[in-house]
Amino acid sequence: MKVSREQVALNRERIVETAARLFREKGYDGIGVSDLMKSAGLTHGGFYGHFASKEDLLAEATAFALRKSVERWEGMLAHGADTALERIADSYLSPEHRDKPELGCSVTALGSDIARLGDKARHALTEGAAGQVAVLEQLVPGADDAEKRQQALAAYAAMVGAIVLARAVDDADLSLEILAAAKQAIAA
Amino acid sequence: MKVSREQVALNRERIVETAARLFREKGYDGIGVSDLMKSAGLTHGGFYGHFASKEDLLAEATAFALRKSVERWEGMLAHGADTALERIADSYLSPEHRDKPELGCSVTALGSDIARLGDKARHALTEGAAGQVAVLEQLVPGADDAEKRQQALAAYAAMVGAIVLARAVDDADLSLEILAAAKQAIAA
DNA sequence: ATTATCTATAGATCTATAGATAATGC
DNA sequence: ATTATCTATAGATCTATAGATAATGC
Repeated sequence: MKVSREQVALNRERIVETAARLFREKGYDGIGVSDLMKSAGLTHGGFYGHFASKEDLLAEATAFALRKSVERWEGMLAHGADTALERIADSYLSPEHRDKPELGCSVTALGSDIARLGDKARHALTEGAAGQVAVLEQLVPGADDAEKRQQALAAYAAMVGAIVLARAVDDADLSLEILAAAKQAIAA
Repeated sequence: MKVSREQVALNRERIVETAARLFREKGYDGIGVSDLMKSAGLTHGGFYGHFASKEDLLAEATAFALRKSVERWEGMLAHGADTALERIADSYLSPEHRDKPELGCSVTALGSDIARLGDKARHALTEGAAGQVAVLEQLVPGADDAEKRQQALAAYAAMVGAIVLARAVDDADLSLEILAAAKQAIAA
């Protein structure tokens, strides 16, 4: 059952991508190694040839997912700096993002899980968050760099909190109201 | 081993209070019914005499914890409306709140867990969040009620997101920077 | 007599490991 | 010959239930 080195690399990537999706969707404890490997088209015994532990996979999956999020924001920045803040806020604070955690921001889907878990996952989240904030710093208003930094951090916190809240409340109107209020505060 | 009706009520309360603390500290999946009952000074077999399921206890514990949070904010409001917003933001966005999730806001500790769980816990969170926002509406600036409502929701989202982020990042300086930036944005 | 809590356990998970298998790559 | 993945399983959980026990409250 040995496969080519090329296939090994592809299998590893598929495990990471599958994990990035399933952890965000179901939470770290919501999906087991066995089901995760089945979703990636492999059996669970092979897992430990690729990763030392489930927590190590969480760290890689979080790094992968947040790298993609940062790249998306950088693409939006490159597409036109004058409207980028509004487009970023619009997509982040959309009902689509709220309803698809498996494709969304890892901070909102896994933030409180990762705060309790190992150093590797926390570090991956930190790098990702720093990357998102770096994009926002180039877009928010502010008299100087320090003010832009403060504005960017506050805007990021508001976006993260708005999605966490909009997902958790059971009132559809309130959920939309939260998204709209955060958008108004960031990109009026 | 039967106890008095009074004692039964006290035992139930102690289970709820213990759960409120332990769920916030360790997450819903981070503590089992057995260890939870042991912390409350009882054996795990007795649990199902008090609650139909672990998820039902989460709902009660979340309602309890958020009721206390809302009461604390209402107390701060009663103590003087002119400085209440600053005092609320100060305590919510403090390193103490960040470092003591077991005593802090349930939305930041359990928000993403509860978003994936049953209706009862989501409803308890919704009621609690609505209560917090109702206090903020009386304190934020705004030309009319609609603007105050929007400001209150945005401020609440920023506070929630700031605590989630400040707990998750592994960079102590960045963590403090996030708390300070959110505070600046809400109560400058 | 009733019932709150206890001990004990069923049945279903979970992470991680051991050893077998079979295809790659020297 | 090496090694990536497979099957099988160890050992430790977890939620929930069954039946025993012993103190309350009619």
